[in-house]
Amino acid sequence: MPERKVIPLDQIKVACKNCSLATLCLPIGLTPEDVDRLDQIVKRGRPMHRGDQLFATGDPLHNLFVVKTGSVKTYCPSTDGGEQVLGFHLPGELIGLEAIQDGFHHCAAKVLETSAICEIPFDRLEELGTRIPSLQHQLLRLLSKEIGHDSGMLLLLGKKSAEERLAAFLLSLSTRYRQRGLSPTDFFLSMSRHEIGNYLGLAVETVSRLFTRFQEEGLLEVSRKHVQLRDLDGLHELLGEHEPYLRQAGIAMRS
Amino acid sequence: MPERKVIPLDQIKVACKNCSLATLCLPIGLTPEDVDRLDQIVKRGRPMHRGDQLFATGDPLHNLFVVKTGSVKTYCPSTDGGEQVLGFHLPGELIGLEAIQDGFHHCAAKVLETSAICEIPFDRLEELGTRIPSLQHQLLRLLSKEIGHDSGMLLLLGKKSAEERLAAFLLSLSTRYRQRGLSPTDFFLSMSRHEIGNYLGLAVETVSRLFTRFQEEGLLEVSRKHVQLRDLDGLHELLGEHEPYLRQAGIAMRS
DNA sequence: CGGGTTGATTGATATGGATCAACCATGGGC
DNA sequence: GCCCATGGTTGATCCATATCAATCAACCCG
Repeated sequence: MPERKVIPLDQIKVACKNCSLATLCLPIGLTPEDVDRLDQIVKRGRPMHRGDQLFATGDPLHNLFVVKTGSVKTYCPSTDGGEQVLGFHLPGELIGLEAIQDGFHHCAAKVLETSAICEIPFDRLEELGTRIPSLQHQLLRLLSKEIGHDSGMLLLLGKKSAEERLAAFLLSLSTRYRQRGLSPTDFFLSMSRHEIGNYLGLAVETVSRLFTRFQEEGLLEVSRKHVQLRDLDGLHELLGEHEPYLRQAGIAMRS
Repeated sequence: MPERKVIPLDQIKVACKNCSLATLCLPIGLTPEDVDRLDQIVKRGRPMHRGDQLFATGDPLHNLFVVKTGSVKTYCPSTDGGEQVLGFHLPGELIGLEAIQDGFHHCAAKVLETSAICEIPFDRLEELGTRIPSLQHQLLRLLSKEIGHDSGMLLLLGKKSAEERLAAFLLSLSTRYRQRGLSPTDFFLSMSRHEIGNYLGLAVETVSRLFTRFQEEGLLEVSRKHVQLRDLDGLHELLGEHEPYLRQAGIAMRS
């Protein structure tokens, strides 16, 4: 059983050019000089704790955020006090893109566990983009990826059963952990059952029952937040055997 | 009862600078000179008919598409022959943005009725964007808007009842028709009940029953494809009284 | 015009997952 | 180390919506 990660302080302030996330984040495809220029506008590694808010609905867009360590959820609060969880974000993922359309955030973002977050002033990023075409291109790609991901979620919520949704969710986490050099089969969930259910359009109780059922079927072992996937192929088969779109959209393999 | 629109031929080939959609489409915020430059790369007004495909899943990204007249649906085909409808696109809306992430289309697009479609070679658009910052900005905004719209759909599919979904759908059409100078209360649906149900994650029969129920309640009158909304406020109330996110995300008011 | 195909409506029944209700485990605070 | 708060699990019941089945209306084509 892996220890829960303790964030080494000396990794928090690392520059983009030395950051292990460079291949997942904005710097992809940039020359070292361009990464240096990006580095100068990035505000790095503010450490935050469970429940801290990155931004709220209606806030003006100042910064985009990148998870450096830890995890973040985005959600849209509803008038009745409820909310819809829109996504869970792992290291290297860019948050706040929905605000570009009109300069205001349309959802909120909260830190799920102790996390380090980079902030990028959007106006400076955009201005830098006009001078570095490959940065602009990368930004467009990241927005587009988000659209593809959302489309996969629409398919999931529109057409898939509870069991398919949970399987897709777990496989998505698995793939994203693998990409980050972490175990794709053994990890801790930083979000509650309630948040998982909310994200997947299911009741908490359904999520809980599915976890126990998956365990009985030998697909995984679960103990509170600790999950060990025992049969990745079996989980994949639950998704209607190679649903091509979910793969491409990155639900099962957020690429 | 309005006549079904017949497309006047002389409007098909109109340049961006004279196009009635300029305020909804890419040219927003561009100087007249920049619109001229954009004009030079746009391939205009290819007329297409119901069922014609703009692109299929897996096609390489060559062009982005803009609906000039008519309407288009995007959807992702599923292995089992089924599909998930991702969106219905009215004049001025840009299609194909999900393909920017890796240069391949992850969904397919089909024309719903006789339509005129503009095509924009993406590589030339992007290259033009590096020289016209306001064009680049507008492109980012359009991508971001798509993300916001998708988030609204996730809320709709994740949390809302069948009746709320259909009301939101109708109000979204209403608002978008209004923005285009058409009647927000009297229009033809270019998509079938089956496609509406698919889009909203509902069975055809449920959609049909809801239409009749809404009619009985005096919210609208419907006869096949022809819809007349009689009580916009009543429909809005169905959406849990001013759900702020749905409004901002543009489900009920795609802005 | 008439037969056949497709899409829409309506009714009867089935069911997946929500909801309601206990109960249990964990962990944090005093 | 105990107590309470919170989150998770499990069971019983209910309901919204799917599914199955039949009929109906429109439209196309010969």
